[in-house]
Amino acid sequence: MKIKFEEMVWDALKKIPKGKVTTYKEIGDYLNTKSYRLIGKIVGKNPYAPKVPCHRVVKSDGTIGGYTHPKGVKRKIELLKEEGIEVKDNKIVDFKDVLFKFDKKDIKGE
DNA sequence: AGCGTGACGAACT
DNA sequence: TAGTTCGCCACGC
Repeated sequence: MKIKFEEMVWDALKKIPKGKVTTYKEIGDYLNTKSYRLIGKIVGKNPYAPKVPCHRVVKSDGTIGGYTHPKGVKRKIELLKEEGIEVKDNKIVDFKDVLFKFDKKDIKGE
């Protein structure tokens, strides 16, 4: 059974613990792919919206990045602040401190 | 079956 | 620091 790329992305997002964030790059590395934009697109589709914390995914610079809904970015920041992550000017203050990295060993669907 | 487009980024110059 | 270029998977036509 081969798992679709999207399934792995959503699965990876669900692995992110509360109060932590990850980057598209980390996910791309986790899935061994370079298609960072694909991840954004897939996360944007987000059929598992409440199950997949897409707001915990940020750019490698620590910036919130874009969002399917322009005003959705604002909500993203609010949600992150609720998680205990401080965000300023669309950027995570203690970004590296709250950055969560995946373990390759965690991959089981391959 | 083949071609073309989409997307919440990243890396390079 | 800013601007430009690349790339990947999935899906529509």
